[in-house]
Amino acid sequence: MAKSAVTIVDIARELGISKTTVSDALIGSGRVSEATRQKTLLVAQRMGYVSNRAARLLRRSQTGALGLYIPGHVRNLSFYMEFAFGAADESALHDLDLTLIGRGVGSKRRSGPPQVDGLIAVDPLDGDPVLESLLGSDLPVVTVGRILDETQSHPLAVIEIDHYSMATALLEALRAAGGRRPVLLASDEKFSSSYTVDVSRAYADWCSGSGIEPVVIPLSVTPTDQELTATVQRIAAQNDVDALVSVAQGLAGRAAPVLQSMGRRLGKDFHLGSLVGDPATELRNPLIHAVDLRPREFGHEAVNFMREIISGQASETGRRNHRATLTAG
Amino acid sequence: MAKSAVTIVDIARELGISKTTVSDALIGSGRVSEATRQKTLLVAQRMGYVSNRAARLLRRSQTGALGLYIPGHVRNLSFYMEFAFGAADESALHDLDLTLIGRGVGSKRRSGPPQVDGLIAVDPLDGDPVLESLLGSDLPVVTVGRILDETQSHPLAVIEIDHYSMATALLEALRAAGGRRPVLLASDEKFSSSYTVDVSRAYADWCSGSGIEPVVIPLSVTPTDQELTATVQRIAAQNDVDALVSVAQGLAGRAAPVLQSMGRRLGKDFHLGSLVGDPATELRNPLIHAVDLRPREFGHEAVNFMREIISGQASETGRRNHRATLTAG
DNA sequence: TTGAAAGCGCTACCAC
DNA sequence: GTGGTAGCGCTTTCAA
Repeated sequence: MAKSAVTIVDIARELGISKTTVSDALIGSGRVSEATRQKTLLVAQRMGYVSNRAARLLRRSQTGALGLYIPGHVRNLSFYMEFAFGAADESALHDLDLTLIGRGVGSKRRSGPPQVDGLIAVDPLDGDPVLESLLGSDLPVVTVGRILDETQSHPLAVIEIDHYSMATALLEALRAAGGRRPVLLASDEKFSSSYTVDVSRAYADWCSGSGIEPVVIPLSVTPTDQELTATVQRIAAQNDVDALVSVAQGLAGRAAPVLQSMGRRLGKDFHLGSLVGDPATELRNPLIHAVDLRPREFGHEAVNFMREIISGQASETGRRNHRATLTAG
Repeated sequence: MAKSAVTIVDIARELGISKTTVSDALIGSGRVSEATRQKTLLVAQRMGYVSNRAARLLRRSQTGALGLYIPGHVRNLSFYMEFAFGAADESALHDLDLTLIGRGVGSKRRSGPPQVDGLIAVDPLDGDPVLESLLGSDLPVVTVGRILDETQSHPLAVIEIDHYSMATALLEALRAAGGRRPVLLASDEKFSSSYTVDVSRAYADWCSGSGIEPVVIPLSVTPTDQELTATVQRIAAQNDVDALVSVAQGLAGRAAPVLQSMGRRLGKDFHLGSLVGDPATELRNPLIHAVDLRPREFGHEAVNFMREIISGQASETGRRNHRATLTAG
């Protein structure tokens, strides 16, 4: 608890100057002479001075924290975890705290919106009560992916990946490898975000552009092995199907052994694509074409976008893109 | 940006009383009459009052936030994600923020330890620089799992699962199902926590108590499919082996199709156990015996333990257990 | 049972 | 180029 008891007043006394000057020297406002500035910094360091965050924030009326909201249903997908810690790291780098917002926020006991300077909401889903309660505050918000609800009135900034292009590129890569008849393993209706909309559209457009009949198979984002196996077997049983593209993270990787046990040779007569490459099972598997969303960097960028919004450098309703990559496959 | 501009002064003016009284009423110090207290609470709520965290901190040297640290190498295991959000929910319930601590904390730019009232460190690993820097502050710390380093001098509270008993129970369950010769799929040395130590010991003891030769195969916690497949095939090729117990989350689930492709019939002539049941692939698979760590509830309990420590109800060096369960298998 | 006032450490706004 | 002073919103004495 013992905060470093040394304050700017102590430094001022030590140097025989005023605390105002010390403050200016420390901040680097350029008001003080370089000589006193250096002297002050030296003494500050020697005395082990650490700026009291609470006091600074109280003065500046900021909280020094960003809020991160991740919807519940998808939390065991590592993308979100990676994103979260990317965001935490970048926040820490800029002396911001990153506050995890659980579903408790919408509840009764909570005394109001979380104490943050801005909110980052990942994969915002229409009708999510926590999200709505968050949007009710007048904090700046960056959503990672778009909110689909047109009637949404809160000003929002959006950072997203061009999933349409990535999905198209993935389908092209699969075709180049020999996969001419890909089936889309889509998410079920419970998880309908701008991401799923974009990749579905990309798939539909690509199919129609290629004169191919689209086949979309819905599946839970976190299916049991039984569900997944049954679905994959059903798909692969169709003789003309020679490729499978998964919308949800990790399902291509889990489908691989199922297909192999059916005698399919991956990379030869059957091709797998993952639109959200799982780090361990898909991105590092040369037999799977996967999109690397670079979630950690994504987290960095979301935080920096928010920082720019807070500081007024970026618009509260700005749009920004994050670049994903395609593994060699 | 517009913080809820309403302060205790506003409330005081509204009610025609002093801000001291408002403060006392809100805090519930028992100094004011119940009548004014109720009135004050009502008005505060109506005006949308939210206590300013910075001001409170400046005055009381408390932050109203807890810090959560999760080491980097294991973050794509859903256990940690579930734990984190369990902690976030429980924190929110008690009007605390939960701050994610990234590796940025140990870095130079950061102006000191994170602004929290206490730290929860999950699976603390010896020699982790971030952890060390965290322990350097004199905040109360709850570790989830023990720190193995004996020389650690910082007073620590520990909450953990009795992994020894759970592992033993799992081995017994496998034996009851017919698995008499289990191999332990252990983590490699990079991930050596009290958890891995405990389950290794349980395995060794169980084997020696059963007159069975222990076989421990090290593997990365997040192996590629190739690594996992090769390892599992090598293990299963030994004719006397009829069971596999995985130390890392999800590996039993991923091993299942490998074994099936080798002709093993799960639950009949081969048995799988997971010491950290993965929600989607293992806990819901009746062919796999799995330990459910109940990570969400674990997060709740860690937070509540910390709350008790902060409030002085629990010792700073206390020990506490969290109950895990075994799936039917 | 309530109020007045001090002051946490800092930065912004004045003066000099 | 530097210093004095006010005050951010809150809790905590000390008085009434």
